[in-house]
Amino acid sequence: MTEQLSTVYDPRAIEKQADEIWNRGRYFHAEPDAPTEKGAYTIVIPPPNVTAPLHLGHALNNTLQDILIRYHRMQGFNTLWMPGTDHAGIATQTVVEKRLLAEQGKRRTDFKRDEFVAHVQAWKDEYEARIIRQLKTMGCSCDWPRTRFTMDEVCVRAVRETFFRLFRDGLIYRGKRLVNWDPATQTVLADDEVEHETVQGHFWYLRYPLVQPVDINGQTIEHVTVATTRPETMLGDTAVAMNPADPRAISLVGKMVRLPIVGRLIPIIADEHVVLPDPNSEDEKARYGTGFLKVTPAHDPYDWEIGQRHNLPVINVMAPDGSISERYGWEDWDEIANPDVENLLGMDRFEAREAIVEWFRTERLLAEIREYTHEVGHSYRSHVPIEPYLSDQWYIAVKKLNKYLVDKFGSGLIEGTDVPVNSLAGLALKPLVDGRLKFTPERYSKTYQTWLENLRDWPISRQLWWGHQIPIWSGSNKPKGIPQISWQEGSNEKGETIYYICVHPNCEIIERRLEDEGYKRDPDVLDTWFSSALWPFSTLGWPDSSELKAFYPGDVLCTAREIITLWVSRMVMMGQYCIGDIPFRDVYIHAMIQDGQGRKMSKSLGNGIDPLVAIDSHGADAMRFTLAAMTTDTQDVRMPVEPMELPDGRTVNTSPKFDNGRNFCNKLWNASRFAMMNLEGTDPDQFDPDRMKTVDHWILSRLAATIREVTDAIEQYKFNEPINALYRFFWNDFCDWYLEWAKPRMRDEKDKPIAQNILAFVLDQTLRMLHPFIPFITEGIFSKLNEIAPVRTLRGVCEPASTEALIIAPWPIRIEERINPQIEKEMELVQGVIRQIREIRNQYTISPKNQLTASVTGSEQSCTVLQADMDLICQLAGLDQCTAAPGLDKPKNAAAAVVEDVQVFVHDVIDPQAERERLEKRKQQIESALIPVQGKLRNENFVNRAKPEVVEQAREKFKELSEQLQAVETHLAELES
RNA sequence: GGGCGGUUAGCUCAGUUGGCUAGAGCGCCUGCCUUACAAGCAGGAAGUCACAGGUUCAAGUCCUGUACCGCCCA
Repeated sequence: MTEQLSTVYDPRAIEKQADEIWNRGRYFHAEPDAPTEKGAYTIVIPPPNVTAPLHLGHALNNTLQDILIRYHRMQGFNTLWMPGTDHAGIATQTVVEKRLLAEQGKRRTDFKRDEFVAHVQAWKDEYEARIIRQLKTMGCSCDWPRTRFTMDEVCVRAVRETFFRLFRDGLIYRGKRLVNWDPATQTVLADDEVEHETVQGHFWYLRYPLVQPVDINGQTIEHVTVATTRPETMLGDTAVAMNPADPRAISLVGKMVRLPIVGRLIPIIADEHVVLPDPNSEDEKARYGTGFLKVTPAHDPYDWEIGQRHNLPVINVMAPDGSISERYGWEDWDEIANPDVENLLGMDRFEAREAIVEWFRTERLLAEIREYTHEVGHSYRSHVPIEPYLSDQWYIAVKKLNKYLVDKFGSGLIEGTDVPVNSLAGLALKPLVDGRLKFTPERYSKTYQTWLENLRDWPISRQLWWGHQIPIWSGSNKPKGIPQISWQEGSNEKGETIYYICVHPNCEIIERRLEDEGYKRDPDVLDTWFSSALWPFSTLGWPDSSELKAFYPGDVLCTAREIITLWVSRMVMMGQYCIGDIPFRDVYIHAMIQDGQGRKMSKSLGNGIDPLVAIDSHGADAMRFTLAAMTTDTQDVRMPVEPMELPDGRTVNTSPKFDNGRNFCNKLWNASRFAMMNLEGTDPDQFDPDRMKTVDHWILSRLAATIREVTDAIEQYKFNEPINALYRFFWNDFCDWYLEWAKPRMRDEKDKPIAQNILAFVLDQTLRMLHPFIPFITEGIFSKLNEIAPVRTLRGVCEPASTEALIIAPWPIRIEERINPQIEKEMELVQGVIRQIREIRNQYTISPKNQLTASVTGSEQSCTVLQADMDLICQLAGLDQCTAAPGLDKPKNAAAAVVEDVQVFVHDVIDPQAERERLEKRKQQIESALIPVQGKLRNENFVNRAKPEVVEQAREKFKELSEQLQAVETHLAELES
């Protein structure tokens, strides 16, 4: 059967084979009551958006999760990886709207709401299927039958339950506020959905005429000049403010100005928010400012606050689409309507800006225009500038004290902050302060903490059709005798009393009754993050599932840093609020993948890599190997992107970095193939620990050290370290040396059983450690190994349990007692001698087929070691004969080399010229190594103050280098003579 | 404006609490189709650790400052 194995690793075949093994055994599935000594290990997937297929960042994210999951499964935990997807309200609605416009020329409003939602649902079905297929192809060992979607019936129940509780507890309220309004998608955005971008803009200096001129220091003032970056908002100005410390304030505060174009009379008020003008200031606001600030409470958050302080009218002059309109709260419209303003109605805000600036210019009221570079908030979805917009929204009160939380969480402020323990923000912050919640890398805990400390109330309504419709019904009648509801009193835009009623989940009859009585359901939907916040327990069936007991709290959340505030904090908040415990104890933040030039991968740049393409070009294991090997605790990793032609003719983006992974898999494949060619008939009963050779002790020592290193590293969320350790062990120790030395042993009937059993055991243990990183190929090899050498134990050394599949094989146990520094040091000397002989062979271009003769001399101890392992040296250095003994002379015509404390002579190969060059080079190396050591030892302070072992080390080094130098110089001198 | 990263070989990156001649992979050079592997084997060359100070017997590593690149927040 071994002959059937191809000489080159074929990912396709082996991926299929491993998949079959895993599906047959249902190994990904977790039962809540499964017997286990170690308990449960749970990860919930960060649900990918159904907006688009997964990209390479997802591949990294999910590879790391799968490594953790497979490792813990092998460690014997009852392991659950919960899969699913997120409906991604605004993003998905936007892409579907675009598609409908492109394909059918129709807008959202051309459909009925349920028709439109059906279109989004179809999109979701398509992309959810694609995403799940991508994850499966990558090898993610999720419990697939549990797959959830943030809008499926199970998640809906959790959303309704949570909303009801928050509403009942008074933590949800309706408020009129300035919100971050996206005029393109016409929805409100949370603060963290706003991206700040640097924009080249202007300051326009507008003159507002005083109703009556004012005399200041003998000068007659007829205008005040305000500076603004958004002239169009002047239509809604209701005051001009100046700093009370401004010397002109005494004469001007209390006077009125007539607002140009509009004609509205507005007061000059004093407010400390206004920055005093100072042309030499570092502060741009002072440098650019005139000392007069136009105040537009409906269109600027700072102006809103000034308006609140001075009871100014709030005049909204825009429609939700960002055009100028008199119909959305322009309260004095009837009084001031005039043709100049009417011309502006219906204009887009940027069009209106130009028209207004032009009006000021014509009227000679435009004092100046200056260039100004500043940060402007943009929608993270539509990328248009955010408009601060006055609107009624539902909010979650994040810093409000909650009496229901006192019993469980206590009260008072969290030390060093102004965040109450029994507020939602406090629920999220306290576990971090207490050390129950940990970030890796640790620095990200600061991001989390700062955000929570400065958190403002969370606006949760979104003016969308795709999402969880807000479960609130409103009407003007006070609800009477209706069960299963909670209600609040409020008022509408006209100031009439309105009752807001939230209905308990699973009470459709009551919902219908309310509608029959004339109550209207809120058309808006909830912010996507509301349902995502519940993900760690909504997926387990909360509020009424017994599975929570088994799998909540989970263990780790694995995600990217951009989402710490948006999502992580809210999951902790809601987990604490709904269940009373944090959803995970560790948060692992991994790097963001960029292209070779350090740019984000994106569709528009065309520099993205589709994981399925990487799998087509290099194989799933190769992709995973490379991704894990790149994962250190830095915040970005670069992945050069290059087009490549696949066998099927497609030219696609992939990365040459995946070659590393593929090459390793190929090496693993071939080494295993070779091993298995020699493992037929392996009999564990014939293993005798007393007949192990030096190389056996050595490889077991290296294996034991690798088990320790890999296990410790994974426990600390390190991914490149275990990969590197395994790479070094497998390639540089096992393949380069152990396998080579094993070849002749396989022809020795007595020695063969020892070598076979060690070979089988080491391969078995290595496959187990590699499995979390490269699951397909290791599973495939493991199943072949099971056929050829079903029992791979070393009686009296280590006897791991056999299993039908690698995915459930026990993780290698630590065999610390096999770690043998003495043997490792001896083998380093042996390898050093071999390398030196090979170098000489290379230098003299002696064919590998030519057998050479050599001799070695040096310390008694080293010669004993080398003489004992002389067959190893002869085999891999291509010698027919070699002796090691102290006091040997260098034969005539021999090339010489130094290794540690021995000299190696390769007989009858001398070429004086080449030999001189080689020895000169060596001499220089030794001398340059000697300089720092000599410098240290000559320094009294070093000898006196450094740790004794460090000084001792330096002395030994000095001795060895001096002796080497002397030897080399002697050989050089002999060449001259 | 506040905060957090980064700058080490041609490229992508490691480098633990300061302590052997600063490492790996890719690329490069030389020689090999050696019956596991040319996606391989053997060997080699290649670094002013961004810059300037400081602490220390000793700094890629700790401190201060500067420059450039990037991210987050306001």
